[in-house]
Amino acid sequence: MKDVINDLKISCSQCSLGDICIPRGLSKTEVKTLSDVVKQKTILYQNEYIYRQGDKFKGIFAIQTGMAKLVTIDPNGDEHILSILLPGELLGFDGLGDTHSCSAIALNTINVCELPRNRIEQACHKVPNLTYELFRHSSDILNDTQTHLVTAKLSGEQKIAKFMLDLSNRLQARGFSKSEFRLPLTRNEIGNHLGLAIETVSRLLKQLQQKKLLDIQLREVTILDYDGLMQIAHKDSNEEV
Amino acid sequence: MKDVINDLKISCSQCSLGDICIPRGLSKTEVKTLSDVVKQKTILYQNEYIYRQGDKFKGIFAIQTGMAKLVTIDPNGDEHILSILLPGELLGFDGLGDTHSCSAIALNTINVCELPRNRIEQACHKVPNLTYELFRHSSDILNDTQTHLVTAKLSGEQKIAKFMLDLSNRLQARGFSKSEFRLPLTRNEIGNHLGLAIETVSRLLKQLQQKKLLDIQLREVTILDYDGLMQIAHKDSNEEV
DNA sequence: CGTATTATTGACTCCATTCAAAGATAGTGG
DNA sequence: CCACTATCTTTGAATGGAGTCAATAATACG
Repeated sequence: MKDVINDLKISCSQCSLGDICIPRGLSKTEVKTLSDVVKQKTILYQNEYIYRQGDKFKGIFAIQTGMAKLVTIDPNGDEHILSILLPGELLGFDGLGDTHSCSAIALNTINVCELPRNRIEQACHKVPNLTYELFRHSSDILNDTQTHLVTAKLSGEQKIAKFMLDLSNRLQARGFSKSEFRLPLTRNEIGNHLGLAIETVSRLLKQLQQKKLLDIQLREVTILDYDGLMQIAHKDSNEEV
Repeated sequence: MKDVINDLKISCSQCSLGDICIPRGLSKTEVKTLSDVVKQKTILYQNEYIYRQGDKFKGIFAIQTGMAKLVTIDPNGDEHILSILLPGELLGFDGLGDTHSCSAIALNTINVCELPRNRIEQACHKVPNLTYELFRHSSDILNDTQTHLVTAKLSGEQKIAKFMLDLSNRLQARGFSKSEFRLPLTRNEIGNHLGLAIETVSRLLKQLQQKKLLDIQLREVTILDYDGLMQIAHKDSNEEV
């Protein structure tokens, strides 16, 4: 039975996330070489850790199915959700310094692929372009984090609108519906991620719903008006309507 | 004359920032090899650009003397100061994806060293550890950005206190006084960086001054009470005094 | 010396938080 | 299958921190 499961595992070559995930930018031959080094598909259930803050660098991971969150605990002991990870997205770069500066936690049942620490050098040697691609991914993550930093200055309504549009876009890029999806987070987690109180999140969602920009029943989101949401997300506070 | 100036340029081997800058983690031999590849000391004056948002990736730079800021312009056309760079700090990783996602601008007269794009591969080949060290630097920068994200949720007073302590610590690590330094930013820039209105910055600085935690005359800062500042920076808003 | 930039201060407003309570949902065991 | 509980969400009212507007003051610069 175990063999059957192993056989069912999808190698990088067969994976549909090729143009997003680690294989991005690599030739077919290179991806095949990569497949032998990448540890395929570890299954993890909700609230299980991919790695923990303080762990020695474990390696670079990729979400294959499901979603995860990156969480850091500050010196006060407060948790902060730094990012949400969708299929094809890489994580682990926070640990390259030596130890992981945040924890990666499954938001639902997920499959993760792993490029373990002790095989990275070997992999980069066998696939020279991989080094460059890893730098690119690392740079992309840095840029996303900087974008989040800019978002942190916006009004609550803008934060929520941007968050929803961002999720929608990223889901679409992965072949999911861009207009209907299930939020992987509680109101509390959304608030934590965006720097808002849970009550504010609830009120703002209601407000967007009343404006007919989106519909949300518990965690089921339907985007109704992209232009409307983008207008809110990008409206300059100094600019009159 | 030009030769004299060239001779005065400090190679990585001689530079005092060795344990902070690119040479960090490399052996003496490796640093020597590196010196031949790194372009030494370009001088730039206040408000001059090291690279611009939108530029094709130019390379990895290091501040040798002076300070710089990383600035991005959002879709609304608003500027955001993402970080302040001190001597020995690296920049340019935001461009590894392909084009630079932000601009790097001199805050005063600076000297920058450059590892140009087209020499990085060669350098990493000659000095294999360099690849790993660049990943580490990239990871450090990511972690700093994530820390800034956490800071963005704090109160104004906490932001200012953290900002001052952070500057103080980083200056000390580079051999400068940790208690007295000249702010490289206007109140406006501080506010922009921390997500506060200029008036709020002014008021909060006055407040910290009245509490005798620091003294500030225009741009000249004297830290008076580290413990006091740390207490403010780390005080949990849910925790009673 | 005069102008432009930068910084301070006060008064007022408003967005988001906090506190408090009730309502809805999902999961558990009898 | 229903009752029970824990968790999550919504809603209201009151408060407060930071923003905005407006004016003055201080500093730097040519």
